[in-house]
Amino acid sequence: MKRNTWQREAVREALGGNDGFVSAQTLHSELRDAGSPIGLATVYRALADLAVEGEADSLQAEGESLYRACTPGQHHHHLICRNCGLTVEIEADAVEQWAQATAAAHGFSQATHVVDVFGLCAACRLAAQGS
Amino acid sequence: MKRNTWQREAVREALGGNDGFVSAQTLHSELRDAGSPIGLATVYRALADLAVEGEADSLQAEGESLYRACTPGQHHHHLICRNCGLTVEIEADAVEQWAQATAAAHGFSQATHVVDVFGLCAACRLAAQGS
DNA sequence: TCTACTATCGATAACGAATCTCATTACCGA
DNA sequence: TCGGTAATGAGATTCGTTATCGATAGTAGA
Ligand SMILES: [Mn+2]
Ligand SMILES: [Mn+2]
Ligand SMILES: [Zn+2]
Ligand SMILES: [Zn+2]
Repeated sequence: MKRNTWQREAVREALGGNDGFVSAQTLHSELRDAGSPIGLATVYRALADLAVEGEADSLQAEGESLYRACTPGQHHHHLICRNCGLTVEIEADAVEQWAQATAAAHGFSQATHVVDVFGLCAACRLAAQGS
Repeated sequence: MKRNTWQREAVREALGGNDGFVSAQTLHSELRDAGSPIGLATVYRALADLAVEGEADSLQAEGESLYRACTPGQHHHHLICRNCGLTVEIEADAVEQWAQATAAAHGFSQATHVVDVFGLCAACRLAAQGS
């Protein structure tokens, strides 16, 4: 049976406290700095579980997995600032349909897709100009 | 200055000999098995160079970088069979424009995107059914 | 409430992809 | 041909992630 532990809840809350995507190691550091004695392996396990349960989204960036608490149940993608990590959830039925149609057109079934948009947010663009 | 070595050419050819995406380690094994004494670090460096020069495309899958010799100069995406690796190059101006427009609509500049479609190719679907 | 079972935890070892080091090699312009 | 130096490669190293396994604690049932 699935047990409820303060560790899982701590990870869930810490994840919700971040606006953008964060790594397991970063989250572990934050929790430790806040006084929690949680272990690193537990953070990795909790994040993997949250992702499976659909409570968190994940993406690969520069060789590491990043996680973010996202709108549950709702399939969506992300617009991410590559400088500060600011993340905007985006929906696009047109892209969803395009992906399915393209797969079907080539005889592929059980299609899934990875769609992420990276850029420099307005604040970071201004900051870069100013310097 | 950029020098031409048999190692770079060997990597380029080995990459072209594969239909789908392959990892640096796999490519290195293939080269070694074929009798080449090429070093692993050299394969990594050659693939990175090919990607920068636009002669190869890369994507992240299960924690490792995969490479594939692709149509040069032409920006495109991929439809990949998650079972056999069969890859189809796909173009979609609609998706390109959607990505740019979405980024701009949220004040993001210098937008880039990651778009990959995974599925089961017709051959693999039939093979799975038959068993 | 008290037990017993066992899911979960966590310190640490292990793993693996990728990069770095640096002595050696060999490409190529002069 | 020759010299400068880009490139190579064996091995060490980095670093994110997973596996190990004894200890801990959540929870169903008595
Ligand atoms: Mn989608
Ligand atoms: Mn594109
Ligand atoms: Zn930003
Ligand atoms: Zn296939």
